[in-house]
Amino acid sequence: MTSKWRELADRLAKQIRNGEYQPGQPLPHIRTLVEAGEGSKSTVHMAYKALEAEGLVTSSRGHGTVVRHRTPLKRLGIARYDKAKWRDGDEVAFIADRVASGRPYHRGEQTQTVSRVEGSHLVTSALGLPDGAEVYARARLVKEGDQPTHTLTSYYRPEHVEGTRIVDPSPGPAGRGGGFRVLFDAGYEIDRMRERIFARMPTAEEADLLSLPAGEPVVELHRTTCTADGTVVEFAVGVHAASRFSWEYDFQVPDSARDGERA
Amino acid sequence: MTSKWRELADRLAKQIRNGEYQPGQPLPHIRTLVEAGEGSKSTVHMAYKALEAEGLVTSSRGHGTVVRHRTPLKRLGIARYDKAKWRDGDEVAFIADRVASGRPYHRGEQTQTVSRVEGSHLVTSALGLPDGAEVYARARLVKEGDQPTHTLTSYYRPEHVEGTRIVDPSPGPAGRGGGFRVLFDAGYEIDRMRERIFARMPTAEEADLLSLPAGEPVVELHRTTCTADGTVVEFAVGVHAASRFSWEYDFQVPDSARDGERA
DNA sequence: TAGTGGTCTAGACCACTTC
DNA sequence: AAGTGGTCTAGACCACTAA
Repeated sequence: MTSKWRELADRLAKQIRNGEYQPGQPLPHIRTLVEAGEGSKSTVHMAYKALEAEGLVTSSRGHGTVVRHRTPLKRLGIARYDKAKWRDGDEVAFIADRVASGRPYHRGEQTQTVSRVEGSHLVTSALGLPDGAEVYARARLVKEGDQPTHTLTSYYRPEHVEGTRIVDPSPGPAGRGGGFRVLFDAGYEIDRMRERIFARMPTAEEADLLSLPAGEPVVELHRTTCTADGTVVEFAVGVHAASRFSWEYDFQVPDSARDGERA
Repeated sequence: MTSKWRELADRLAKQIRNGEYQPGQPLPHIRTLVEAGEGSKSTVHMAYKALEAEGLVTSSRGHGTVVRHRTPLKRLGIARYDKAKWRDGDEVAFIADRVASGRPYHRGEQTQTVSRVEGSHLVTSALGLPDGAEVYARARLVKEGDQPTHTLTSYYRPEHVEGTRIVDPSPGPAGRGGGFRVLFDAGYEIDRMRERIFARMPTAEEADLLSLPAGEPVVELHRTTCTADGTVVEFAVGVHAASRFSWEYDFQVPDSARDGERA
């Protein structure tokens, strides 16, 4: 026997997926369904909480419960790191990205704070430093319009960035060309990257910071960037609202019998 | 003013993150906290549901509520597709993966059903077929021990696989060497792949099939595989329990000014 | 002010597990 | 049988939004 609220939730979920309730459209009010005999207020409420946790609707006091819009996922490919963008032009990677997707750029869509902190184990080991070493942390909160979409925090070895614009970033987001340009000007041209990604539920703080609706996971991205000689010059951690992004990677099928020991 | 159950949940979450409640250890019983004055049974229950939705604990009737184990994420890199594994040896990709990570392989850890179906738009467009065309679908449910970890469904153009072992798979998972080997033997050597990944909450059916605890997201993987001449020979969709996997990609920073038009 | 969802209570009862 | 979490009710009250 499946519970009363689960049955109601499944029925409504089916109707949402069918298109009987369109995105943006309100679901029946809780009290309406109570009068319709779907159960007590708490029971119907439980069904609505479940739909919220499944990412199908959002409820808000005073308003009601509406079907969530499914914004198309923004595709993130490695082309967003194109050297031509930040080396030859003035663009910052994320702005170039914005331009490419036809969305407007507004000042204030990215906040940034730079600080010198003791690195966590994750950070120091990625940068090849001993535990407890100090690093520079450049933390950004990126928004689209007034909706936050993700955080991105870059960590640098102090000797790589001391005296550069990264440490004292007056003119906007890390200045002309962004962080990779600054490293480039300091003699560190980035050459290879490794991205590691996984998903989880947000902490309560992250849900607050990114104003995530209940039932929205986050994708955590760990990016390690190094120069041609293998020096790691940046390690970055991103926390992305899962409903906004997808990641795309193209690669050759490896063949260790032919490539030798490359993997 | 933050609600009573939220305060309780936050307090418990903090204690879990602190390590005051270790993985596998039980939280206080609901009725205990009721007697301790944390509120009514429903109130405490709400706090526990929240912790469950945040992926921190699992509750079960008859037992109690215990802190979830955080199994280390299995790292999936492109080396798992190494041609040497399936072309020269007898291994199936996922088994080789298992061996590499030191986990035992048992028969029955993968179920498989093959059928000829009308492809969804996603599938047909990936395979370069007209809408509504028929394709072969090879659906696997992969387990580790008795816990399902992910589903993976491969779609093929009928003319590529008709008459091969894929269509009539008697000896285990697609036979010696797996699907790529069968394609190889049929004259289609895979050469390039594109993977696209994103996260979302599972549907109720997926949560059931993968026996996901409440508050566990899934990662959906779309894999397009083609031969050297660009023919798409496989399109696969995977649904992975998010707490079990991470994906890793290495790549060269692109430079359109030097590479010409490659992205 | 009227209407929305959200919180909270007290208590009955159910489903499941362990002993 | 005893103890666990889960469901459900009826109703009071709160927080927020809109007209």
